[in-house]
Amino acid sequence: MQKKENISMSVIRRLPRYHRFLSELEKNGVTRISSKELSEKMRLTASQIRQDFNCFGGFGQQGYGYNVPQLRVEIGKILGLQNNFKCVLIGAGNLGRAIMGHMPFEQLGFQLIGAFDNSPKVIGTVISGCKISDYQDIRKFYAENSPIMAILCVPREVVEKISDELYEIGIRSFWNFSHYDISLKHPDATVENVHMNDSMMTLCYRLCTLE
Amino acid sequence: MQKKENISMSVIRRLPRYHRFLSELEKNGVTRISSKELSEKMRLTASQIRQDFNCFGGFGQQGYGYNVPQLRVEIGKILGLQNNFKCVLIGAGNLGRAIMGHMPFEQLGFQLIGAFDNSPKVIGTVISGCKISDYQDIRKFYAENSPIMAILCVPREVVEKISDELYEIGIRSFWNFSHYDISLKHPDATVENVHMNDSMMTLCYRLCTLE
DNA sequence: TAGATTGTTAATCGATTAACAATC
DNA sequence: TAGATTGTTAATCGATTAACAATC
Repeated sequence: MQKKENISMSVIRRLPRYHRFLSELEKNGVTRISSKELSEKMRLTASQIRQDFNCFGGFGQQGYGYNVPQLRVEIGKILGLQNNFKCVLIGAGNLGRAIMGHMPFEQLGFQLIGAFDNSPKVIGTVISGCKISDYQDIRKFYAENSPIMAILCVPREVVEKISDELYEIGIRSFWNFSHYDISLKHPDATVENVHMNDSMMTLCYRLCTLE
Repeated sequence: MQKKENISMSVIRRLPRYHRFLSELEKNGVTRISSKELSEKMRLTASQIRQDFNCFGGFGQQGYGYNVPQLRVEIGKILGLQNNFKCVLIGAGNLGRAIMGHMPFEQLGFQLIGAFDNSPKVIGTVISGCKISDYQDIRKFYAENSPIMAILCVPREVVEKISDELYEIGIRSFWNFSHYDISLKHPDATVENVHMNDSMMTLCYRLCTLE
């Protein structure tokens, strides 16, 4: 029943996947699961699952297993999904629009409060209920609304310039989709990269070694 | 100078990032770098960098360091970037179009040979030089062109059905952008997931723990 | 109670770091 | 040659797995 002080990043990185699997189970009406069953579904060891869940206090019951909805909520709490971090999206091209349309911000602890682009063609249009503003007005917007995170959906060529500007304005957290590391120039920023190119290289390696 | 037989996945997962940094250095005209310099840029230890590079044979020179273009090429070879794996893209919505337009397939060891959708509005249109075909014709296309990988840019609601169909046709590798694990039903498939929701949860956790 | 399954400690395994001899 | 930096072995650290007592 004792909670660990510092949960290691190895464990944290597994939590979203647990959350996803538990949501799936809950949707299918499963209310109870043992570490053994879950380990088979997720291809982990039952030992690891018990170790992981025990990092944040025991939620199981000997002889019974874990309560699915309760466990899902607890993992959500650890991840901070009850938060409502204000964020803005920069770049309303295809990628930006895909994210605006399909990302369930509220379920993930965020709230999208603005989207920006520099093309007169898209400024003023509304995408998935969110109006696209002129990127030139970002400074004023920040002053009035203080978003804490920026989702960068801009091309590699401009991401350096834009992240510098946003950093200068005061934003310290980025969700970055470009093939560039913002932390290179801003080591203290909290950056979560979705490096699709890197992901595709890894896939290429795996296909090669399928012999 | 001896090559390791089995390179561990911990090392492999770092290779794309090395490749990216070396490409950047090369673009800036840097031809030579020591493990120490690179370690400072990448925030790794020099020891780890030397260990990693030595997995696939020594490419450095004592007292000098590493040759940047040569090292980049060697890492590319390990990753198999000289390949030309044929792939198809399913779902020409915003996400699919972003990938068609910006992913440098050839540099990453792939070749996009077809894109498919089921909406009459997009079938027949050309996006970034690639014609969108009717998803109903995928079976015929596979028989004629045998792509080995499918990029799935379809919503969560249909990804299960579509991946089942593609698996049944003969495709065994997937680059998956939906919030679902194809390996659940097809354990032998090679699946590389880009779980954006998971990534955003991790970001949320990190923002929470910034105290 | 007996069976099942957790929580937790101990053992193992693998990955990272440190150290230094080899050598350019 | 002297200085620098690799390649490689040994030491450390952390994460995973195994085992089992606690207990529902």
